[in-house]
Amino acid sequence: MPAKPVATPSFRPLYEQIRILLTQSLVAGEWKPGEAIPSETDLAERFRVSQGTVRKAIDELASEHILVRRQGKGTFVASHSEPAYQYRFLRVLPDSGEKLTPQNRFLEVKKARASGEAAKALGLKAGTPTLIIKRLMLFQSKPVVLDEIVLAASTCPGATVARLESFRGSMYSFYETVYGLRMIRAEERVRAIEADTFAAEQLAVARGSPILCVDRIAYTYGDKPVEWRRGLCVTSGFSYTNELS
Amino acid sequence: MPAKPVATPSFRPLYEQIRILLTQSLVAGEWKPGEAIPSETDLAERFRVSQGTVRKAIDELASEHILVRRQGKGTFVASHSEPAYQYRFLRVLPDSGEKLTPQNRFLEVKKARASGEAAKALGLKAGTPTLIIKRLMLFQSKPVVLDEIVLAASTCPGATVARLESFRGSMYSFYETVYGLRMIRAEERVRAIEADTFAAEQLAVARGSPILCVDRIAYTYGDKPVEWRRGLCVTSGFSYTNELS
DNA sequence: GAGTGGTCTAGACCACCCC
DNA sequence: GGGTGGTCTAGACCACTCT
Repeated sequence: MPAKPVATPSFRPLYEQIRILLTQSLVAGEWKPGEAIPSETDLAERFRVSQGTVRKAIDELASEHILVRRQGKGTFVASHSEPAYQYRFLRVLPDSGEKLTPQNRFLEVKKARASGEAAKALGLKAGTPTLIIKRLMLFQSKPVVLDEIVLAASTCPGATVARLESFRGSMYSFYETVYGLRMIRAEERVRAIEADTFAAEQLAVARGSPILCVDRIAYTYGDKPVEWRRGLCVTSGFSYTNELS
Repeated sequence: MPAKPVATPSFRPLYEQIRILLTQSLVAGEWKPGEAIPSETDLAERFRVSQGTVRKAIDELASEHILVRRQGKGTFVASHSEPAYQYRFLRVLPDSGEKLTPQNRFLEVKKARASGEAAKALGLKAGTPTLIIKRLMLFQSKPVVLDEIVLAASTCPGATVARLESFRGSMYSFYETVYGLRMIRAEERVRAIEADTFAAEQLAVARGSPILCVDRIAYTYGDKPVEWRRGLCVTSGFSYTNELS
């Protein structure tokens, strides 16, 4: 049965509409990270369109790493908890090219009132309760990145050093597993600065040494900013890597 | 007429084969940057496959920014010379968010024998003749990036300061226009370093100031490395920006 | 073998661009 | 109006995974 594009005010292709419906189901938690979504034929039937149209919608979501296709098995909700995607947003890597997985050491978790850059980036009113997490990331016991992570306190209630420390995996895996909050994309700005006393101490470099300052805003569904972080990063033996295309 | 996938030893989808054929035509210069390639129906006829299969092959090349689709007009070979793509690989941008186009000031163009990092990155034997270009990139007359660019001398014969200076546009636009050499993608590694005397002078900062060191390898068709460059970059008012997804 | 995603086709029609 | 890319369908068959 040929489904006509219904009520298209300024023309939205059908597959776009399907993509939006799928996204809504994801936001609503109908399918959770790691789970399979219904088969293409099932979805085609549900939305009363052809399988090819569902396919195109899924193609788009897969290209954004929101869904993952696995031939012969099904289509799954992407997850930061899967080993291959664990540190998908981490751009700081050893120059050697080795695939090392970093260790995390949490220094501090505290509450504070929103202010400054973080609040602005997250669209929070000044004074909103926030959570600030300070963390050291190590590769083979060498400290490489000193992170300050800021979120609205309401986003992640009950986070403590102990809980974070006992969790194995990335922050995004943590948010996902504990709060059902999935990060879709992020923006970064990198600058060169001098290490201050605290950073120098933590990163085991001389005070005043040149280090990278990596500011990041991470977004969940609907381009909603959720996490701001500033990473201070040593670049001897490590560098910030990027693919341009 | 249904075309069967011919002689597929370890199964290559038809559209992959078409993609390879299209790429070969691009490498051979059958269609030049900025030009239109034949219509989908023409190509379908030429390769004796359906239009949908050609379409999928073109989709892939378009997603890699090798081709550009324009509805109602045709499909075109992407070009670094087009305004929108002029500085596609430039990640250093003003914090203000303004869309400024940089000016180039060429300091030196010299010949040298391949050695060190550049030679290794480009896969050149030590001693191969190379060209080294030193350039300052300015935004609104403020010096921001000091580049050292290395290529095999055979790649770009006859390049001089005068010729580069008189050319309006990016290096990649230059290679493309003058030598028919199109850059497809690049890899970058960013580190924080202290400005040496020369860099400090050129970038108008104090000697020893923290600056970014951005190493890049740029590739043409077939992942062939063609250009190595090191950009030393001031990050006051500017930063290296990146999208993660 | 049953179920899933992946490929390919053929044909219809739509949106956009330019003459 | 004629050409181009863009959408959508319906159906056939292939490749992969698991049972």
